[in-house]
Amino acid sequence: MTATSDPAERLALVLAEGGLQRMTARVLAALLFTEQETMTAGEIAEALTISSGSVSTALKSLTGIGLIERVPAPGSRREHFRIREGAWATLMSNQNAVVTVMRDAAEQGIAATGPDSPAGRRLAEMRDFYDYLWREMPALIERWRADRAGSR
Amino acid sequence: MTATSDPAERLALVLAEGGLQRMTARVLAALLFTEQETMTAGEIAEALTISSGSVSTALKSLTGIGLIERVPAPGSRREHFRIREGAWATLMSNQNAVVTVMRDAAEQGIAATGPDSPAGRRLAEMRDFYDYLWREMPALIERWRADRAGSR
DNA sequence: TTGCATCTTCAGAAATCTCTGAAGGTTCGA
DNA sequence: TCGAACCTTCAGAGATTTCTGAAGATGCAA
Repeated sequence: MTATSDPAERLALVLAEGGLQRMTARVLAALLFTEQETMTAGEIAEALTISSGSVSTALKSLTGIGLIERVPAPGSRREHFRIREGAWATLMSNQNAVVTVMRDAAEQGIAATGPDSPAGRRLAEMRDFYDYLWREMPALIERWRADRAGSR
Repeated sequence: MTATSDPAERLALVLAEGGLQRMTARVLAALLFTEQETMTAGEIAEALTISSGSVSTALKSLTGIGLIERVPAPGSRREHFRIREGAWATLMSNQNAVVTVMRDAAEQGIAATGPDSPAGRRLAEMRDFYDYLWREMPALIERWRADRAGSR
């Protein structure tokens, strides 16, 4: 286990634990910690010493999730990328997809076992909890967005 | 990709995506969907057709996280297990550890880059968001616990 | 204390995932 | 239209993770 002292690499490690591919996490961290406004794929590959293929895959993935965006770069043939405004809220919202899946899984389980069996009761507790989150989480994030927009 | 129609297996898949080991997820799902009040390690191994070693590891892990508990079993030599009350809230709370780490990572990044650089500004947005979650999430879960306790 | 049923640990086999590198595509300027 | 710079895709090597099975530990009954 390489003990990384570089803050960017350390963050990448955490993001990787959280489910991102390792290289994808490193690319995101690089974009977060760079002193430039944007980076090109080539710059990222060089900075991290990884193959252009890996960078390409990572950028595709991050763009898909909505964490970064392609920036039109006048006068250059290269694609420029940067982290999007509100990326972290987006990341959180995506993770909330899990909440939906959990709730639905519980619901289907209840449908399959009936509500009055031991399994049904356990599943109902699960369903109620995720249903609660499903109702409350969007509001929580919305409040963040509103607060931030207001105070800027 | 095996298309599982069994609700338990499908849930296990989701839990696995969420970071649990595959066998650990399957064991949790088995305990959730069983019609018995509790299950022994042997029963789980048989139900899932996996080695006793895997079951043992999974149970150890789930117990450690606080999702299941060992139930004293009078008149039996075997250990009995069941899902704990409030397991889902516990799972959620654990995942919030990530929030702390993210906030701290951002904080350290700012300390390293200074707050007035492009990187510093990006990191500040990140820090503010996770700090917000760090303040709000525990309250959200606490409210759930209170509501549930009240309505029962 | 002995024997039995059960659980735990762990080394290594097997499955899985990840990254690279090279070939091919795309876009832009001239 | 051509060439150069850059990006994307993908097969396969290599690294990593995961599961099993067997040996050993544990706890209970008699």
